[in-house]
Amino acid sequence: MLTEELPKTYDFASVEKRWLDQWDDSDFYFEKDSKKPQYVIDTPPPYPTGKLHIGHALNWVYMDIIARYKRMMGFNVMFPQGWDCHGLPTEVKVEETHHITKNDVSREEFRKMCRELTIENITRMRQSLRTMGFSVDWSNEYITMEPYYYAKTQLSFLRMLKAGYIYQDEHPVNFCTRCETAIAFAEVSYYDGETLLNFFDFDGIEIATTRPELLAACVGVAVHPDDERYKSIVGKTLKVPIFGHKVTIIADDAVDMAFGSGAVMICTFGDKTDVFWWKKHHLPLRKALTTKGTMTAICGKYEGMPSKECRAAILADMKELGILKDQKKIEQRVGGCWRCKTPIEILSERQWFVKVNGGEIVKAAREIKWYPEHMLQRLENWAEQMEWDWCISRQRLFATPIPVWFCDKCGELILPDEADLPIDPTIEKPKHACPKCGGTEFTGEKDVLDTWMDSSITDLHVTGWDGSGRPPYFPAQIRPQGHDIIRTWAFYTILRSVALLGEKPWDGILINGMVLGEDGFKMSKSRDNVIGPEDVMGPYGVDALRQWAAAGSSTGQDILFNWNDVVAASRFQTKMWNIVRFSLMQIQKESPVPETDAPSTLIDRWMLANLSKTVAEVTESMDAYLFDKGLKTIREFAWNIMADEYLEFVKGRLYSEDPLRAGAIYTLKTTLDALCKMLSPYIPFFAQECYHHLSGGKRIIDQPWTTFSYADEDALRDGDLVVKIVSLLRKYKHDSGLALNSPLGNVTIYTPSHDIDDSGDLGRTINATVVWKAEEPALEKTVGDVAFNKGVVGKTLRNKAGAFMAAVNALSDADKITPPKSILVEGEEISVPEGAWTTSYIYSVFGESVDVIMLDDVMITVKRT
RNA sequence: GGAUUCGUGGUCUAGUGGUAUGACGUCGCCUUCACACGGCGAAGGUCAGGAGUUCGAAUCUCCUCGGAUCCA
Repeated sequence: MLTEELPKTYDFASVEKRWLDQWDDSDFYFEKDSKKPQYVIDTPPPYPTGKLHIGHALNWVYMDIIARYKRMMGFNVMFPQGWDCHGLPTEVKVEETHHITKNDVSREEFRKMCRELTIENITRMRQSLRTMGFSVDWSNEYITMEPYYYAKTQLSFLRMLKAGYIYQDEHPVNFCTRCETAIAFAEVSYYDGETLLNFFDFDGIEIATTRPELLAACVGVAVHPDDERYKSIVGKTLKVPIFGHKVTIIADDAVDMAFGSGAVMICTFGDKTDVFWWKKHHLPLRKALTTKGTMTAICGKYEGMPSKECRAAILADMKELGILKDQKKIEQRVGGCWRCKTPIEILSERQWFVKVNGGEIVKAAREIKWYPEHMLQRLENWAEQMEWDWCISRQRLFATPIPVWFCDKCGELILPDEADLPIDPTIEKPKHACPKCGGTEFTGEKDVLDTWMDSSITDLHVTGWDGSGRPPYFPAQIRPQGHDIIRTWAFYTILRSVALLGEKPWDGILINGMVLGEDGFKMSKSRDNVIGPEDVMGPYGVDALRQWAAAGSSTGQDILFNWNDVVAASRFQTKMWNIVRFSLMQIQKESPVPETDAPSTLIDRWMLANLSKTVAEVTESMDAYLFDKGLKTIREFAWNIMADEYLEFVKGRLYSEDPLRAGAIYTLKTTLDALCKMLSPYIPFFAQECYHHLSGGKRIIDQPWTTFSYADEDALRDGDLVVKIVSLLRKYKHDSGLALNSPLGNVTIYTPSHDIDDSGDLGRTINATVVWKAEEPALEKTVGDVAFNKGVVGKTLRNKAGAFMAAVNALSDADKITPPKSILVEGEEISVPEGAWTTSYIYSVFGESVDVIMLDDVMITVKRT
């Protein structure tokens, strides 16, 4: 115990800074050869944008609460920090800041620029995580763009390739024919344009199209199944004008009957819908465009023409044939290359795929414990409706290279030795000649891997996977993540863990909700509803932000950002601070602090029994990751039970020289000790500050979780009664226009069922002379209402419950007081279940000038002076 | 269009079969002795709407309406 008095107000800024400086990274290291049980967290590696948003804060608060709690519970905790580096936004940012396009510099140069930007961003975000005091294990930090990590990505690729999980195939991609590169959806920018909708005769059916140049690529005609105009011809074959190949009419309810003629031609590929129909109806592939945007050989006489020229030529030919019926100007949104505005084409290109075996993934997912449970359903639904495999190749630069070559002579796929990883096949060459044809010239794969290929092995990385069998710490204990990426990150991680190790990746998965703005919508710049962690931490501190995250909503629910909750959190800290301050002042007067574990006064016993219940409930909540429930239980206990009730009860004793003062001191000290420990995972700075003063300078992070346990049913029951009586007397004073602390005169409390001794606490609290009498008051007593215990009555009597209750109400007063063994209900003799009802009494007073307050069978009389 | 989820006093929120939780706000009273970022008291909800199951539904089932998120 430190003897200086606590400052009057809690200054979060100085406290948070002080303890941050005194915690060392090594305090949170995972111990490699520890005998403690392990608790490994498969942390989400954020994308290094340079800035932490409030969703990160929520996610990390959950993890930090778990990490701190598990350490106190004696686990060897690994709370690593990863960074998921590869991705398009970094490439775009580099192009912007250096005023280049990625083709202006060499592949190596460009990758280097991306690395540099990423390192800068990581440095900034790392600092934010440190400021927020997360107990991250920095000795287990990982960065996916570093060779030690992406070597593992490449190794996992090779292993899955060899195991038959990975294959190459053609697949439609967005393509810029000017830049001659595939681009991602994120790289497509949309703008409004105007184009001609051409109506022409397609073997007797009128078709409207904006892309007549793709006629050679036509693979079908689609109509709506409910369209009366076409119902009869679904399934028939049509001959494509000019080109002459045959296509089938299919029905699909995605067709817009009101657009054009209601019949649409499907080409490979005019737009995204074409790709959708092509896949859904298993249509053939006809490529009409080359990667340079000119027509292919299937276009016959149009071969070699740029598409624009071809469009004009085909329209002219249609006119000549007399099949072009009409042309209408329409507005459309055109997708273009974000860089050069060239309209994007959808081309089918060779891609790499991972086979998706939904059943295998669902089986593993079901062996994982999901918090909350219903989130498993999202993964199940996704896996079951999975129609195609996972495309893992990207035509970009800043990503993990696909580690293969092709033999120039025979086309054989050449793999590197695992020992040589990581490699960049565009720079390095195979060590051996082609095993098939002996060729010595090779071309490296230019495609790189989808970033999910990096991040779907975070679990393998942190558990120590290096390809040589089962990793030492596998499986991890928990995967914390948002529900928005169940279909990606969780799904892919399970897929990869099953493919590479044949087992589930983690024991449990904890899903957090999305943070929404105060208006209930997802935070976005355009809605102007964005709140950053720093906006909260500045005025209210880290601990208040943490309380908001922990208690803003129940685990897994989306959480609205809400200033009210932050303010409430901050007020709780103020209240808690004053509780500690007051208690310490009292404890300091008592020297030495009594060493007893047998409190004697009723209210002390009541307090400790409540503390014991609180500890049990909070521990249970922590184990089930119900952070909101745990924190609310603590707050409720500290504010209501401890401050409003217990402290008010013992103030009188504390200010006196009463020898029973020692019991209150012991109770206060015990309670504060447990409260600090329970609060420390939630608000570590605040808890540390309090514990520092309480313990004489110890660190809360070195303490085990509280195991305080004290059962005392009698004290709980009688203490609750005393609390209720105080409440009634306060109301009585209020209703009588008396101040709360004004003297009340003589109060007599009749408790017929048993004797209560409150050691004078009640009298001191309400400023009255209190006499307890374990007897019936000498007043007239009549039977009042019957209160049924519906849980008992309903369960036992089922559909006779209603009639039973009516029969009981009709009983004589004597029977209501002492229930008979059985009663007659609708002509049937029914035995009365134990505890079916309780009877209340009405007392009437004659002659005496006292006020009477009733509480069940307890009567309080007040004789004012 | 599909999937998931939610709809609880003015606002936000807990509650998954037994008389509706808490916070903020509102109204009234109360300041020597931890805290006015406080205490005490009060008002305010037919738990979106409808139907069903049940002795009993905010809670389970179905439908309708509305919002959100993810996917197409």
